[in-house]
Amino acid sequence: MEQRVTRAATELGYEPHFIAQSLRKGNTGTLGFLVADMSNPVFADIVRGAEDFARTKGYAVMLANSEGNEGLDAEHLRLFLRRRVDGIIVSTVGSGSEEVGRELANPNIRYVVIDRDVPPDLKVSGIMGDHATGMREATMHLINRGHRSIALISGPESLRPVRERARGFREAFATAGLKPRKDLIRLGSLRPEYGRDETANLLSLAQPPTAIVAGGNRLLAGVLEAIHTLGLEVGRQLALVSCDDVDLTRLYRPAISVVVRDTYKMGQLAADYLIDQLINPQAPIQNALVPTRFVARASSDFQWPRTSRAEVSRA
Amino acid sequence: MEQRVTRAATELGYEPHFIAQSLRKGNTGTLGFLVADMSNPVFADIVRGAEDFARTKGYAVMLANSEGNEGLDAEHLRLFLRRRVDGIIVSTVGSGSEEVGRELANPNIRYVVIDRDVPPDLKVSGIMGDHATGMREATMHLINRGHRSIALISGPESLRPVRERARGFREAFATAGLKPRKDLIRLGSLRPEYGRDETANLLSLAQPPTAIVAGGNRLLAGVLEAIHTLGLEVGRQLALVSCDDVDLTRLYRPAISVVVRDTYKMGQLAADYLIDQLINPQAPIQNALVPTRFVARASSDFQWPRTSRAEVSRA
DNA sequence: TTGTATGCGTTATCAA
DNA sequence: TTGATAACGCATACAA
Repeated sequence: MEQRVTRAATELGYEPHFIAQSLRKGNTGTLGFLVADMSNPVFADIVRGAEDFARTKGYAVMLANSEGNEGLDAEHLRLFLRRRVDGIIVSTVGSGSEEVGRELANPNIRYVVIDRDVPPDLKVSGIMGDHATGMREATMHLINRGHRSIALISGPESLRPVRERARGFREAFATAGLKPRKDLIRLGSLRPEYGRDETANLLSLAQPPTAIVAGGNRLLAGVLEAIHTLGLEVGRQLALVSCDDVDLTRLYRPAISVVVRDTYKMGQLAADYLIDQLINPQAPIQNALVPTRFVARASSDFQWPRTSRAEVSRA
Repeated sequence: MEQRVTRAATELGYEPHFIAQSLRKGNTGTLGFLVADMSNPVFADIVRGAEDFARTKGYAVMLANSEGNEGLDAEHLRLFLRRRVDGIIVSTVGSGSEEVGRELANPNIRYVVIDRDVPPDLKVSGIMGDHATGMREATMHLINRGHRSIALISGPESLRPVRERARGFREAFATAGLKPRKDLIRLGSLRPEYGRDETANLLSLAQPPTAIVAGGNRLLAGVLEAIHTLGLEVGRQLALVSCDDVDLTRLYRPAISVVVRDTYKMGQLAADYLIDQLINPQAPIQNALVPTRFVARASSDFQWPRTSRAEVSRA
């Protein structure tokens, strides 16, 4: 007798009303993704991974892009709450304002945080990049190639990825029994303009660096801009390393060495952990440390100082 | 007396239940964005524009990424319908399958289509790029610089942007009283691999092109890859023009000439038109033609054939 | 102005 | 197994 109902339903093309279901069941099958900066291909990739995974589990993803404007983060979180998303993936612009921090303590909703510090008492899962390892490899590589004056340009140390990168950088020097030149470490901002200005500044020092590490993929654009303006050639007068592999790093000539990580997978993991929590609320929170790896390319893979002029010919 | 209620509401921190409102009002305040390929920075920008605008109007944006897989388009549309989004911004992978075409005729929901053909009888707004104009300028520029053997690599002509680009390309030749070499026009796919293979093929012709136009920003990666493999130098042995300005085109050396358009604005317009229709259902549909413009850079901005060797020095 | 009842489409509960 | 009923939270229509 229930068969008759089911058959009639399919024949009439009945589809349950998703909103009515949501109201009754108390969940919306929707995740919010608070993204710091969509125009950054790295974030676009993370979003892609999260959306792909969420969709396979029947969840949809709503987006709110803070466009690098830290003040918008908290506002967007509230917006998601109003819309009753089941959980939120958080990739804040800054290190997380007080307001955002308070919200993460909200027990009514589950959060997964990407590459940001979370007070350990909060029941919040995290997807963290192991930036230190890749950066240590990169710095080792530069030291092994003969560099001693290596510059590091990155964002404020309050940001976890920056702090980890700086740690890897310093550890590599320590391992080699060397000390990095403190005047070459510039930790101020991840914006391209900062990369440009600090590069110009560094290269006009009396003792300029022989290698530059851009600790952030957006910074690279500024670093390259400054190098071009000064008429220098990467891979010849200067070694260069960046973070995260994008078209630019692969196709620039000389190709640019990078510390890579699987960003798509980070997005997948974020959605995975979040949905786990939603399906089973008393499941323990999870923390992933996503590996990074250094990929040497022509922008840095040569001995310093350049020995013969012949070797330089193809620049 | 209503003041007492309002005051109590604010004091108790009352917030209306969005889902209950949706059920009652019959709309969700949500737009679906069917995006062909999120890893393409151009689409990421369009999404960003749409989301930004939608948010200012109180709408949220749900994402479904087809990842270049045409079959997923229709499936994702159905998914949006199930979730009762109020309207959908459609940027399909291919020229639009039959299934998608049928769905666009669905009068229960409003659509805005980005850069795809729409049967004129459908009540569907469109945001179209004026690719022909920019491509005409680009081709003129190459002809004026002395090129006669100009290759065009792009996707299938069933795609509106491709067809428009090919039209602009041919019109430039016609205007100059010339004929393009048909064997240099390769309209097959927008994927990087196609760009790579066709570039390799073109450059091994007995009469290779002296300039290549990449009609699609993803193609450029493949084109550059092939050029590098062959050991050629852009801006020296070969002129190069691409479509859509990205980090790579700006920062590659020599900088790469491009046909640009305001992608962020296209996203904004899409959301704008869509929300217009939602607010006022009998408003007429709108069509935007977003201008494109050619930006000459060092990859193509030189006289052909190269006259003196001196001029070449800075490559 | 103020109050009260009904329905949006589900789903869960309880009774038959 | 089957059927009837209430409730999710809001908004609207109508009565007082």
